[in-house]
Amino acid sequence: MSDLLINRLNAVHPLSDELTVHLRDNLVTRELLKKDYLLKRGQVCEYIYFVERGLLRCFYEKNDEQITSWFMKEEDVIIAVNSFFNQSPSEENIVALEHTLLHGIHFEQLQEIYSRFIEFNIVGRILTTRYYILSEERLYFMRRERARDRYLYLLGTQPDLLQRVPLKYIASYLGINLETLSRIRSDIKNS
Amino acid sequence: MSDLLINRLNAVHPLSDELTVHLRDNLVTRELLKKDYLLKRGQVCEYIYFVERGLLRCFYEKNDEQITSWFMKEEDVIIAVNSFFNQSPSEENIVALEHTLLHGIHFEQLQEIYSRFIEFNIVGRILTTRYYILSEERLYFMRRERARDRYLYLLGTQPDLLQRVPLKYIASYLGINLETLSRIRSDIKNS
DNA sequence: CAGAAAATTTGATATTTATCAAATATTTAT
DNA sequence: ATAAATATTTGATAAATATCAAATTTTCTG
Repeated sequence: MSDLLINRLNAVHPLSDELTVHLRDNLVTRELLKKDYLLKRGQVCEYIYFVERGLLRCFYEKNDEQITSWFMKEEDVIIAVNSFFNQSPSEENIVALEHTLLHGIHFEQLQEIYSRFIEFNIVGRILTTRYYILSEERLYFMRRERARDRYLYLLGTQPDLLQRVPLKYIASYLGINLETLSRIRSDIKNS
Repeated sequence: MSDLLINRLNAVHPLSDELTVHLRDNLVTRELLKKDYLLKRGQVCEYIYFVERGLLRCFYEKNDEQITSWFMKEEDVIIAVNSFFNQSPSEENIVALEHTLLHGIHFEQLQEIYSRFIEFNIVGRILTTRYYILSEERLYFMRRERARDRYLYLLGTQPDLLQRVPLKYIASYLGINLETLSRIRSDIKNS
């Protein structure tokens, strides 16, 4: 059932049989319908999830508007970064944009695994590094590029998102206005 | 000599004596004068450094201008993220803004340490997590806030940088124009 | 210290992007 | 299939920020 996750972890660094069994025993599975919330602002992000299938959106609220900080889809690991690692109330909300299937593990369980199966720290380190690199890369594009180029970058790296996500969320993810994004798109079409 | 670094690592997770000795044996020390380069675009970032004292700037080039991506000072760990982790040519340059003293370890050595001293993966995981959180936090402010608020955030979180770094680098770090930053500062003064 | 270089500020103007308002198109639910 | 809700586009205008030019201040170097 959680084979995909176990496979992916194994590909990072081989897991012992004991650890594999332990993981399976401690995973919880959650299913979300479109518009269901996985996490609401103010709650502590207690679980780290792996997306087996589906798509979620992470967003903050600023005044009245929602600012999308992340999309998470199949094979992504998802957390509200600050809230999970510090076990503090989240500024972020996480909501399903599609019918979604998740496998998760509780923060405390994860800490226990890290101390009981030292080698799992290898996996943790490598996965964290990967997400760190991605975060830096996005930071780079946010700083370096104009709205149009940020859009083109997303189009180049995650074209499927543009099919699956309403433009208003794409716009706030890119840090631009819905109308501006719409104009950028029509500009690109006519060129 | 590298006591500060060893202390800081110990505070993350206690190091065995054997590992401590091994680390000391494999650390290299580098001293940079102001304007000396630690890394130039195209080179592979082969070392991960700890800043014992001093200040460095990490920047990209875009057309003719330099875009500052990061400042690193005392007690920071520094790398060109993508280049180091993937051992690929760097897009980034790293240059000293002040007289700087560094302790570093080679990528291969670090990998060897990770495999020989499994528990060091705990340290690696935790430190990577910390930098990941910081990266996400900066991303959040880059997306969420206007130029003025990004400046105020920096002023709030790293006031010393504003004393130590020329405004043009601060401006490009914040993703705004030097002149605009100057105006923001004078606005703030008169309010 | 003097001159040169670098850093910062200021002004005029252009460009980019946001905001407000509304029309049109698409999707969803009954 | 139809009405309602949601998403997208378009237009007019405003606000934020960038660009170009130059003056002023500060820092560095011989």
